[in-house]
Amino acid sequence: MGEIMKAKIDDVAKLAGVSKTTVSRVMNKRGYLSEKTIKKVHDAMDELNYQPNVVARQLFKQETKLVGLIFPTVNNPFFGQLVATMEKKLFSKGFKVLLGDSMNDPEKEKLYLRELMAHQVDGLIVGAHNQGIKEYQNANLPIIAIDRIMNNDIPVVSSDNYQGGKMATELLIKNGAKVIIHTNGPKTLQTPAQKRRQAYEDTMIQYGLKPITYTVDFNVSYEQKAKFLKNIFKDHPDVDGMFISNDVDAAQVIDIAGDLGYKVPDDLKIVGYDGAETTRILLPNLTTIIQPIDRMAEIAVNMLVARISNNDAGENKVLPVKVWRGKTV
Amino acid sequence: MGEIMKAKIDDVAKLAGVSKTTVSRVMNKRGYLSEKTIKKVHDAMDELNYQPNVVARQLFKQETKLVGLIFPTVNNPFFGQLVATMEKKLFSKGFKVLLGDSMNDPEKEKLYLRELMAHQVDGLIVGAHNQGIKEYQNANLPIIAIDRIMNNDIPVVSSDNYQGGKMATELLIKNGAKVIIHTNGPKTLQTPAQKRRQAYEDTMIQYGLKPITYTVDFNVSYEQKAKFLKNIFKDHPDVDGMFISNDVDAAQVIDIAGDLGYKVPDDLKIVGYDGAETTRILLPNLTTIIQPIDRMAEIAVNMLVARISNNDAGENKVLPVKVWRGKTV
DNA sequence: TATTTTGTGTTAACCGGTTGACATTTAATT
DNA sequence: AATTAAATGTCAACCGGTTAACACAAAATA
Repeated sequence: MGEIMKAKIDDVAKLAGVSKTTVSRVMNKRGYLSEKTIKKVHDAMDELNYQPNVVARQLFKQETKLVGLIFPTVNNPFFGQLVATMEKKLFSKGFKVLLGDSMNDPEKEKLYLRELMAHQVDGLIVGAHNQGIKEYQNANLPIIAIDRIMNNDIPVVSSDNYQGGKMATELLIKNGAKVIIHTNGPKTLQTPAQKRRQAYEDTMIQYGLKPITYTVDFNVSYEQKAKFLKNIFKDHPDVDGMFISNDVDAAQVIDIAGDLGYKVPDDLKIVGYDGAETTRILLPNLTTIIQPIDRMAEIAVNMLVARISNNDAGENKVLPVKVWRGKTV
Repeated sequence: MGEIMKAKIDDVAKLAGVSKTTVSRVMNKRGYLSEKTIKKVHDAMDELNYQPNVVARQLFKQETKLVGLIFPTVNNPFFGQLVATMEKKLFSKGFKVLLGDSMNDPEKEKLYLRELMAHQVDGLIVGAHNQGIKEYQNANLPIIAIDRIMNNDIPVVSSDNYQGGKMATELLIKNGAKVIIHTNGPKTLQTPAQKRRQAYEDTMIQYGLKPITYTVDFNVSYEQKAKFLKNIFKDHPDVDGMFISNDVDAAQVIDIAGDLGYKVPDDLKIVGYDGAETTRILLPNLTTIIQPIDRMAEIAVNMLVARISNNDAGENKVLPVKVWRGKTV
């Protein structure tokens, strides 16, 4: 019933009949070691079920092999896939993940940043949506941003949002839509996703159509969002095309449009954005712009790891997107 | 250009004109302290942008305020929501999350368990699907399982899978389905989800119908799964009801059934399982059994935190489910 | 005035590994 | 036989906080 004390390096040394230093040498593969000694030590470690206390090592080595991920929430197909892929890749490179879901709350994000730094993470990958957190500036820590502009020191990985916005808009126009509405996140968040808005507006004007953009808050309840989206139809009953800036919203729009009697795609054509795996399985009919989520994740991890090991800055990366031809256009 | 050294407790002490001990006392609110001293110390901390090195504290205190979450993957609406909710709750209780996506690979799960223990996590919440990892036994660590039977020492939080299975099956039967097929995960994984299969088979027999259960591997590609699911229709072209053990698979089945010419729900009625938020937004028409994911997450966290602070064992918890009346039945 | 409470300092041990310096023995090479 | 390389040990400092023990002064209370 008594607490089983975890074995320490001294216990291993004693059982193996060697010194603490030798055990450490075996673990870290340093200096001269005979096969015999290595075996003795490993046997002792097995027998004691020894796990070195990583915390002690972290303190001395001044590195934790931890990476913090700060994202709005993994409860979203896009971020879920992004985080899952990064986690997998980081694990294969020997890093563990400290997860921080900021829920788009700037205070929480700031707190996370501080606390993850206090936990001595070796690096950070950030994809939260908030702006103007000055702590990132003096964070003196390798950071990579995904789909988010932070400051000049921090490399950004994103997909080609302008191209994506253009493709979506042209798809609608070429299929005969005339009254095309676009939804996007708050303009104040100067994320690369805002380029979709720019592309939409440019393309509309280029084709002699009038751009109509609505700003949707990311962080509202399902019901509030439904109310907001319904109002779009009230304002523009003649709408025949919509470019919605993320697939989850697009799904909600399809649902609302159906309730209001629109036939998709006959009366109304809809294009979403993101194209996460799960979305494509759950809603294969949704025409959308696919971001290369896995590639973005891999590149962000590679850049971060490079930044951690050497000091090599790394450039911003913009990846191509493609169209998923569903049945909503 | 020179490396800015992070401030340490000694630097704060020097700047505030107090001793290291006093700074520590301020941080930990121990012993007698005057307002004046507290202010001096805080000012110094602010000026130096001081963040205590959590690793040093962890080593001494023998607690890390870290909790490990081992789940198949956050890239799935059910686990994504579960992890997001737990993370939020844990954060509010002062814990950070170390994320481990095991991808249903027993080796990876074992590795994670070992490494998270080496990282000195204060506790673990496990919802991976693999069985027979003996390391959990001698893990001498507070652990809570979600929807997964591990061993008698480890409390399990789950929803009422038997009730859910019964509700789903009866829903199909009462709406006139006769040839009802059920899919479930491998029988060898002795998870509580297996009770859905039991409930399905019991209910079918009770109504004088023949149960037909297919075992679907969780961990195969989209294409492999499609092939497998198509074969079900080949084996039973007269199928008019399906109880699919998770919503993502159900979505795929709907898609395939549509391609094969079945009209849902007229020719074929389908009930899914899980009812995660995202699924319900993306696919509101899917009739499904809703697990109280957020409650499960909260209860698991509460139980874990209780286990960490005192030694209070905690009972298994089974939560009620409910039906989401979509349009696929 | 005597006593207790409050506020702060100094010192050193401790958490559990890692590492450099140096010594010693054994094995391999010249 | 002499020299060099390989294998291991001992010792102590170090990472950056936390804390117990003890000392002492100032403020509050009896």
